[in-house]
Amino acid sequence: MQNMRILQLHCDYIEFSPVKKEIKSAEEIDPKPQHLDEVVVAFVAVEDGDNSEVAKKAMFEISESMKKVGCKKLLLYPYAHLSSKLASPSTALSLLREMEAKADGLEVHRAPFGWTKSYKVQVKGHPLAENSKTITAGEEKEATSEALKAESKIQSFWYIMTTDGKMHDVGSFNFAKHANLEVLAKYEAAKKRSVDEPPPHVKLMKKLAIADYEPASDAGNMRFFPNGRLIKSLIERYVTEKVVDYGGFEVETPIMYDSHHPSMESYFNRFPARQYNVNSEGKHLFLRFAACFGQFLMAKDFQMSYRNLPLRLYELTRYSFRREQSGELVGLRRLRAFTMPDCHAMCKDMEQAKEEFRKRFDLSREVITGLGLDESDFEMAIRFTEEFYNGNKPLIEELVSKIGKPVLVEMWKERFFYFVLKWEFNYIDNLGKASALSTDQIDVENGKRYNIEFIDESNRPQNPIILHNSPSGAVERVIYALLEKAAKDQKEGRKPGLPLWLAPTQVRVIPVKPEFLAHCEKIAEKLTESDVRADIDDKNESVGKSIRDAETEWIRYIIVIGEKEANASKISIRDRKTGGVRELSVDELIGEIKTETKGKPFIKMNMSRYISKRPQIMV
RNA sequence: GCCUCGAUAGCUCAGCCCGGUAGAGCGAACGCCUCGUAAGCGUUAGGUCGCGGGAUCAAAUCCCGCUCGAGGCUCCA
Repeated sequence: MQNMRILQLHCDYIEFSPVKKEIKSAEEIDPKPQHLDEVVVAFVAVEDGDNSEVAKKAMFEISESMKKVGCKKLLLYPYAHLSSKLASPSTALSLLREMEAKADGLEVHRAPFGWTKSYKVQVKGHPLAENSKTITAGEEKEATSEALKAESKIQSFWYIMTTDGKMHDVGSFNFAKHANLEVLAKYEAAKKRSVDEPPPHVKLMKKLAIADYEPASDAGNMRFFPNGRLIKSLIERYVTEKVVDYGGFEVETPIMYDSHHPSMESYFNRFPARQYNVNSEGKHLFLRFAACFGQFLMAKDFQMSYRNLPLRLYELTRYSFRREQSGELVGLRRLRAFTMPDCHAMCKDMEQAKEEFRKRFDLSREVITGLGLDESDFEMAIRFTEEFYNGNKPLIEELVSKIGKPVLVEMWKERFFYFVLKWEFNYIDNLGKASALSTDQIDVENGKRYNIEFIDESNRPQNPIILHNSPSGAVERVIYALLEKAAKDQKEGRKPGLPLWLAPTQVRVIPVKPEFLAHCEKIAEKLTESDVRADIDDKNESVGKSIRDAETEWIRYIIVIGEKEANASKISIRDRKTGGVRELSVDELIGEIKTETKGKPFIKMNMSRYISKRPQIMV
């Protein structure tokens, strides 16, 4: 293993003067003192075995971090003391010279090699001023560095597209009526992402006994309590029903794959990912981060004609895994194990792909609003290559016009990723963080990579164009968005809540005294028979306390049963939405609930009907 | 990977600066009250103060190391 070591300091100034030659092969220079202001100093130790690849990568990393601190002046300072297994002086000097030559766009200085030098620095006091790097070559990192090099070539141009199809410069666009879009634009284009408090949904997910961290697992692998499991099941079922209505065929594929399978190898070389690795019986397996792998490998083995296309394969992956960096994992926003509905459509040509793309755009909008998020809750971003845009303006303009508000545009000069067009809906949370929910892509590369073939009209084998759509985004992230939305309501003085069809308890029945429990039981049973989730507070606390408990659990309907109700057909129903009490019959209440949850799946209550029987999960 | 913060009862936290008997609220168990739309009352149980070391007569408290967690940065095909 070879590791070039670099200590990088952003300095107000540095002064150094060569004192005497330390080694015979020291550079011949004029040993006069030098002074540089506003400079990044990189102390570099070249280790035995470092090569040009390492030098190139080191220079790339240095210039990336210099961009961040906004400094263009660099001093490369040979500094042996960072390593105990130094390269030979001749190698070290030649690599340093290579680094000097590779520093495009930077003003580079280099302290002389092989001299004892005295120096004086004043280091700046900001968080990114000091930083150390170890640059590693070696096989596994090779792929990463290839991809990184390629990625550094991508040039993005950011615009705002208005509903009339006009492109506006991000910098001069008037965001006055589009505050969230401005947040997204800053987030994406300017990479401004600093906040200083935890997002509010973290407390809510615990308080409502939905989910919590599991310390015994890896970070980002959550436990879901009965309430959370119920909510997830409902969302999963809803999304699946919608995709099946659209024409998707549900399949199931393995969660782990051989990294050395040729298709995987080629994919990883281009798109290095952070994945979990599992070694078993000499096989190097990785856990899937999307359903692509399984579905592509499956489609490859289908015998297909153009008459079978578009072919829509759908899987609800529980789970997909991505080994996100630990610091990035927060609550339900980003996880390492997540549930992802993933629907691919194999299309015979670009015309068919575009037609299909439109359908899925409508499907995604329907799903996301059906889940309880309004179009005002998210902002759309659309990304494409310049070439695709020039050839397909009407399609892009149609999507933007459908969404009815301005959209963030990222345009690439040339295609780097496997797709030519991609859009996503981004939820903007209370701290101004953007997270992608629904997304769709037009993939022009993986059909070939995975040898997926169909026979066209002229009896020739072709690779399909593949669309990658998640109509809702990760299910956990949908819950995150719903909770953040509720937190926002709370912050702005409205009562927070979940959509009625997702509420773990839809109706709570409270007896005034224990002697009315039997009557409560009758009502709860009737509600249950009509597919309404109802439970009974049999704890024999004061009515006030029981109502308070129900309110803090965000239960929409509260029925109090006393003397009056026991002898009448109408019952007192407290509706959390209004805070008022109404007199309704049980049938009328059922009717109201059915109307509000129309078109949504139903699952029976996932806890004991009697709350005295329930373990206390979260206080 | 980097930075910061944290770890005390089932949960949320106080105590730590300035060393000297382990605290509160919520929750739980038990009992009383039998109650009409956001907290009725009482009693009891419950703690290797994350782990290891150091200095001290004495450590939850001071010092060092470690582990785990959280938040942020970076990154996020």
